[in-house]
Amino acid sequence: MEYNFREIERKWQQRWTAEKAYRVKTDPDKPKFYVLDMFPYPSGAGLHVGHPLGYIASDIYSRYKRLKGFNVLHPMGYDAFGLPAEQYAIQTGQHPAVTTENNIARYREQLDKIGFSFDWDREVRTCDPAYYRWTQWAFIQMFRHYYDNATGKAEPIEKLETRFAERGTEGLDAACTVPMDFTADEWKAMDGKERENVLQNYRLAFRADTLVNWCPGLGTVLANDEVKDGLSVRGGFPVEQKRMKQWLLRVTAYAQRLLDGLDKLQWSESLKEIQRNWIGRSEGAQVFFGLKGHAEKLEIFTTRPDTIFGATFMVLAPEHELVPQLTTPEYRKAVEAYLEETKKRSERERIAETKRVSGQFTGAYAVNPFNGAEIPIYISDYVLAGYGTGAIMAVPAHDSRDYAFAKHFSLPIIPVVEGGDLEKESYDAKEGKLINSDFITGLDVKEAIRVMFAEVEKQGLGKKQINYRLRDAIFSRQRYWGEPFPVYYKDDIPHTLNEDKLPLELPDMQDFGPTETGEPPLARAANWKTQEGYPYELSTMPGFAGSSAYYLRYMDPHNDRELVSKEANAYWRSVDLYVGGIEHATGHLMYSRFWNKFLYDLGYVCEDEPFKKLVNQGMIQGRSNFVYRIKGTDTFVSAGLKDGYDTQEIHVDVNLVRNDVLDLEGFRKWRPEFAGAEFVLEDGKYVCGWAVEKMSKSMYNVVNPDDIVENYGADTLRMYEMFLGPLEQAKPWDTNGIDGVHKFLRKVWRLFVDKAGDVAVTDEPPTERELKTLHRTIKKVSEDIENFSFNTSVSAFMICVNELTEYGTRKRGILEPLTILLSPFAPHIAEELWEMLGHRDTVLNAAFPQYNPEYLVESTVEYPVSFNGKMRFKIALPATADAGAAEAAVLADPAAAKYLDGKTPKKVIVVPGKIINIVV
RNA sequence: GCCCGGAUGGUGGAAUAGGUAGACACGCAGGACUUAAAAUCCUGUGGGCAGUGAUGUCCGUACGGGUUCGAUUCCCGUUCCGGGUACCA
Repeated sequence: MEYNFREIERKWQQRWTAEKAYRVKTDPDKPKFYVLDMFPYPSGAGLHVGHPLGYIASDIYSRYKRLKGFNVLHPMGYDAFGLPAEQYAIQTGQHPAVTTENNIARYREQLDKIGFSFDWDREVRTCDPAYYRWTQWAFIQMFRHYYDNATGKAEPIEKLETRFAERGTEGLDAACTVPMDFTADEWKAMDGKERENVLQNYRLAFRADTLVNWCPGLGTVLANDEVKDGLSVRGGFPVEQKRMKQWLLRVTAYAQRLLDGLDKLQWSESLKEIQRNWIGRSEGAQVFFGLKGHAEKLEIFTTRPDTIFGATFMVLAPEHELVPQLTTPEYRKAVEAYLEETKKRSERERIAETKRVSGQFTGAYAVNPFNGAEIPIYISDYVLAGYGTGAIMAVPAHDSRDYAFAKHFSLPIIPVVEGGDLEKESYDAKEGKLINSDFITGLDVKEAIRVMFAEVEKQGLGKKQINYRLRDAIFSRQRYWGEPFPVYYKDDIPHTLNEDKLPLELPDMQDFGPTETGEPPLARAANWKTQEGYPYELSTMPGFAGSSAYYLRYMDPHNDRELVSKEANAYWRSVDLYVGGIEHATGHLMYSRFWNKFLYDLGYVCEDEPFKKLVNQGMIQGRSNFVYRIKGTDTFVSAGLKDGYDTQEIHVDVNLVRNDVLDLEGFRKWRPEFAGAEFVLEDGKYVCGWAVEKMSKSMYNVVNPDDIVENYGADTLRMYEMFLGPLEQAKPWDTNGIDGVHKFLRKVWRLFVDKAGDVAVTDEPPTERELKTLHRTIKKVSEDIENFSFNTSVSAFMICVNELTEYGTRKRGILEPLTILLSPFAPHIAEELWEMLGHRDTVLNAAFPQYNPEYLVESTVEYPVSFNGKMRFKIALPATADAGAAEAAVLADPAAAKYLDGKTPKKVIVVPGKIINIVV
């Protein structure tokens, strides 16, 4: 009986499905553990071998935790709404509902072959009305709440209305779009529309007329994380800044909490750093500068108030509201020309030309509040309207951008901090002593900053202020394939639907493409209005809406009264382990945390952070293969000989190549143009060249997991993906070497089955040597799983099986625990072997074996080395031995005694289980 | 530009509270079995030099320094590679 992985895997997959072996229920008697994968976007291309990497790792961990006695929630679903699904649908001319359904079916088929322990009864799909009613519900809650900085949480909007009626905005500290100031009487005098406009300024889901990322290629606006280098992340279309009225989520209200929360999370430092940078907290001072000949003041933001004596000019963003007012008649023409020029430059050009210095003097002067100096006011597009106040004091001596500007316009450069060489460049470092700075001269920079913060407030020139780079999330998309907003308009005032009207279902439209007028596709939907005839919102929600709370829905997926019941949420709480790609750092992982914190404020969830521990699996890159055609011929030359010819490098399908050796017949059949190919071989083989590239169809380097499963089995695929290297590291997929893992599983099989094909397990008691091998493996494997070091645990298995094979071990006492140990990695073969051992229950019901430290004792001193009066011994110690016990063991060891030669050691340095230094 | 990682045989990678560098696997070479091939198994495999040989010896963890009895590991500097971010004041 050979290791027939096809039959074994089919058998157990069917049995797990039939028995619903991985179904999980809340169980107060067991500790819970929630393991989550980032659910996939069901694209048309299907899964390649890179996709399951994280799923395999989380599946191993889930199975391990189950064996350790935890009640493990390990669900899976589909992120099925959004741009890529819609783009794919438009390209193929099919309805997105149809393509999505097909793609999901294909994904499911592929996933099932790999033997995951998902509880499929909990599957969610973001495009399912029963699911997205809770996305709409959350939106309504955000619409009905505002963020009160005084209480530090979201509060009902009614509370704000009551406050306005009683006191107006007096004493209000709430997150808002623009600061407002009105009295109770003024509020009472407002009509419904005016009041709503005020409330929109505070609601957590709100409409605003702001600069947005408009992508003409996709016909929609995009959030900041969906744009990179001026291009859309999806599709790579140019994106421009445009003023439009859009729905937004007031994510910035939570900026500080999103930042603080990171400290509690077990995420990689690099991921936390990305989020910290994205939030971009900067502590500085708001300072008002006087304006020569004007009553108004000019408000600026600076993180370096200590350098205020070195400010030699001011710069305003071209869009700054004071520009028209400040510009003097003689400069009006030049200023208008500059404004015209900057308007024409696209966002992309502006980014590409960041080194180019441009700007225009306005003719106006500001007055430095500390020394009365009159300094010229410029406009320039290196100052952004959207950050701080859109105006800066320029200190060319200590800011590189100001420096470049000053050099270009020959403006004075006054050093106020010692250090650096101002002939060459500015001195930006926050260290050194202040000079030329009146009362702060001689202070250290850090001290000077502190003094100036205090001084600015004392003199009433401004106050300390914290700015964030984080922007509110643009939440509407002018597309079809997304959640409809539960919003209708009455006299142009937005109203949310009553919760009992949810879900508001997406109308089934055959013509779902972009409209010619630029309106969203829903504009074409018949009867897209309430029963009373009020029109619904035409935009739909963005891709991240559906993925922001899916982890909560898995806790209680069939509840039609709540997103998640209090009981289910109190039991499962939050995700203990989240595995997924780092590309979601500034998107999904930010929005989910925001969404969760909001629901936490409202008391719907009991944890304020959704994902306790997060592991980023590295991307699997493609490994392409090449053949070398001699130019102008049909002859292909092997890689080792190609230097002797003038050749052309051609990508060849990696599935025609094994261990870099080309399947010649397969190649001839691959494409008609190669049917007559001739080959120049080396050592009778055609060796291909290779390179690491992105995995893509055009490089012919896509490896489909189905093919691997077909040829080697799911267990081999699972173990090989883990063996490939550290989980978090990016690495190329390389099928070379998969034989080694497959060979390992066959060796495991042969421990149970003899040459004649019979199960040959004995009940003989194991020897000490066999037990040592087993317990060492148990220790190594369990520690490695806890540390996510799956590649080294696979190695540990290989060493173990090599040793057992050498001993000829077929003993139940060894093989039984080994089977359990192996089951998280290779569950199918483990189940089969478990059954062979005579167990009728599944290996799942077993307990993970514990190692016994007694069997980890090494037998003798391995080697003594003597130098300079010190000796080193590797000695035999239980892993649990403390320093005292280890020292005693050394002194008692006859070999050590021999080398000590009767002398008393001065000092014994002991590392239990490891190395001992003896200083004689 | 700034921030964060990383660099170990022909290849993927082990080993870092400093202590036998190269586990495990691939590949390669040789051998066994076989009419043959595949599969399987065994042996060898960082490099140089010396030796018939067991073996000995020197050099080796990107490069240059430093600390230490001892450095892949710690410190300083340099080069290259990967990722994030970018007129954010």
